[in-house]
Amino acid sequence: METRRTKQQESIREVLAEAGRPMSVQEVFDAALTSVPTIGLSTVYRTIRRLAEQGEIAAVAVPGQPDRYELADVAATHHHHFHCTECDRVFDVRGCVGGLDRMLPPGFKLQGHELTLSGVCSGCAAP
Amino acid sequence: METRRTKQQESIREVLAEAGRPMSVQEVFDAALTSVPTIGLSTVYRTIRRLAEQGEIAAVAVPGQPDRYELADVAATHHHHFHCTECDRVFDVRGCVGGLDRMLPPGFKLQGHELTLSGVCSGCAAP
DNA sequence: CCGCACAATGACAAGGATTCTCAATAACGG
DNA sequence: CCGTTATTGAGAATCCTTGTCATTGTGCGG
Repeated sequence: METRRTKQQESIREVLAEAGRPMSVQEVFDAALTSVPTIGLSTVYRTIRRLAEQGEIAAVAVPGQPDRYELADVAATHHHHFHCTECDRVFDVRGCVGGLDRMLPPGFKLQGHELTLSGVCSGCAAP
Repeated sequence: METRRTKQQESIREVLAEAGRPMSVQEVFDAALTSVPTIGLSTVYRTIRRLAEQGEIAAVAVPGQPDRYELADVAATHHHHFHCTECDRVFDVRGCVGGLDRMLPPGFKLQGHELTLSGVCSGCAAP
């Protein structure tokens, strides 16, 4: 026995899968409550941490705010993020930039990159 | 009277200016202690927050870690960051990428962007 | 289908980071 | 040099996250 399947964990993955955007632990917790009303915040933290360690989900950082998380298969489909400074939500944006290696000083090894655009989302821009 | 100049605040700016890379509050605090041994952690938090609000310094986020800060004039000279996964330090890298607007869905307004490369720095790569 | 071993949960305590509170200090115009 | 009051430093308070532990429930073996 190594890993047991529970409704809580399923719920958390479902939430992340359906959201389609990086969510904070609190957001996941709130959403998970609707399908598993007894779920505890600890469980959400625990599960998200484990998923992150196992590489199933990826963390997205925004200054001054707790990290957000999104499914790794989404993360694997290379993309980046847009942080709306109005509603504070984070969106995924497709596409990528190249030639990043050229920016590095000699001796540095590039393993990955994270690009976060910021501005106002369509919802907030056109009320 | 609106703003008074104190050794504490000077010290904090000095630290940030001399570091040349984004520093955490704790790092700034430790460094400031050498020039102002009586400085309090509260003061560092307060000052950094104020500087950030005034736009004099910019916050840099790294997943799972407290924010780092760097002088805005450095930030203004457009550049990005490199996070070493070995020593956890963050470095500035010059250069930038263009054509970011093309990545946005219609209706989104781009105001800024933050690119964080990750990998191993020259120090950690060649021991 | 039943029962057991133990992974997983949930409630709460504990820890770390950041902000708040407030009396004491010190900058600076008069 | 004085008084006003912005700023400080120490500690309490708060928020976010992780740890603890008795209880629950999954999944295998019988």
